[in-house]
Amino acid sequence: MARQAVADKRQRRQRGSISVDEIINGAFEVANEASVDGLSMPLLAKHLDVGVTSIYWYFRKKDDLLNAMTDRALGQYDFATPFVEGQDWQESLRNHARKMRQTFRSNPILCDLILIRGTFGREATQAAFQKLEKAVATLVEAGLSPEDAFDTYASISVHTQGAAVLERLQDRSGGAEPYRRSGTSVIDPETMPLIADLTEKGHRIGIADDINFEYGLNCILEHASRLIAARGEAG
Amino acid sequence: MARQAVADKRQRRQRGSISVDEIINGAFEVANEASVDGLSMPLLAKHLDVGVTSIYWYFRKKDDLLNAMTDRALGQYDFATPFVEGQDWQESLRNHARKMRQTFRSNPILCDLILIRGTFGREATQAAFQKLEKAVATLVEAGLSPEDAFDTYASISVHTQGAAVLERLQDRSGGAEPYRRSGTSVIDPETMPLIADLTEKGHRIGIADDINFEYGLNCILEHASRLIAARGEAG
DNA sequence: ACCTGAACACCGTTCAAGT
DNA sequence: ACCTGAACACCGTTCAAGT
Repeated sequence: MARQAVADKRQRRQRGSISVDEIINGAFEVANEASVDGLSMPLLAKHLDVGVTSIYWYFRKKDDLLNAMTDRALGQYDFATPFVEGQDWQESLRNHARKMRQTFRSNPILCDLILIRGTFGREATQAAFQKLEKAVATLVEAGLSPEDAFDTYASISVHTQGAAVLERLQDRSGGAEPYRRSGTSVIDPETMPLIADLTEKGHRIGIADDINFEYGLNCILEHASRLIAARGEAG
Repeated sequence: MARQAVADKRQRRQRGSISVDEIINGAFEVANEASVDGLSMPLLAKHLDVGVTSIYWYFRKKDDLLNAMTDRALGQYDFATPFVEGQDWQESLRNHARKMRQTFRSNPILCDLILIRGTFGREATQAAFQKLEKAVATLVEAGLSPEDAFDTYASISVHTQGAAVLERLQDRSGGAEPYRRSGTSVIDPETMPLIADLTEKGHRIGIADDINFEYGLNCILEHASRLIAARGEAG
């Protein structure tokens, strides 16, 4: 009697029927459905209709696969966020920062791979340097010293990344579990008159949101424009 | 013949010999050695000299245990970072922000539990509200409107948290693997004259460090002081 | 009421094969 | 050269006990 139980076993794949690109593509597909954390080798293998161990011929460790994904993600990110010069340096920088944030927001996987998993150890992309050079040039032309220009761009960059990361982490855990303390949260108007009023108006504490992002961005840009003004007076 | 193989088996613990506090203490000890990610139930059980499943009597899920740890971490954090009023509101806020950052830096577990794992879903602590109230009061007294005072403090809070998280994520992956591209990192002085010069002087791009933290903090405080000045003129 | 091992379904990774 | 299942050591969690 033939065993039907074996019927659903996958057929053996041909030699060369798996490619690095195919694996990475599949990995992004799985990550899109299950998030980067949910991406596992068995899950990916099932998605690709491949033996789990076959993946290990192309990527010796899962970490190698994630590195390859991160490289591709960085490419996407760089492509999506060029630095566009304009007549108004403030608006150029502002739009640039907004675009960066928006890219991370609309694509959490980029955020997880690039920011949270951390490209920090490795060198910055060539594309990142080009953006930096362009932005610094714009600021220098506007009247900043190269050093101040660099610090300004670095500050915008970190501000944007920080906002993106915090927001992503909020989403991650916020979606999972509301978890409210019973009553403890109530603000006593007697002892805390100021914030009792403000929180009723909808203000939120310690939350990275649009308002907060724009506010910080404004502060940085304003600081830069003051530096320019001060230089103009001195020169 | 008695079996010696069984000799190293743990003795059964007495009833009531395990307590919630003991478990949480042990969990922090393990986390201190192996990081929060490295904290596993079997590892914790071994550390406590307890059967793995015993822990599940006190915490139905690992997540519950992590929540308990986070609560304690929040207590520590709140205790370590009170808002101290002073005659100079700028220095008060600056010191407050520095203290918050320093607390996270010197205690990565706090960072992992509070910021990265995310207390975001739940309500803010009572202590957090008290700090907020005090800070807002200080700023209002300095001449800000309650709304501006709130935005300023929120901005400082998010700036500090963002800096702490990014720095922590840097450390996490940076320590694991240096990973440098061969040559690709070199900046061509021909096409990128500005940053070629600056990076040689030790500037670093996209890195959350002391300089960047202080710079952003300055921008926020400067913005606040301008708001105060503008109000003073108008009033 | 509290503590426990066996057992299950998952995971990353290695090894010794198969073709 | 490429694909594979069996196997190992880990993990979180459940269950049916033991005391």
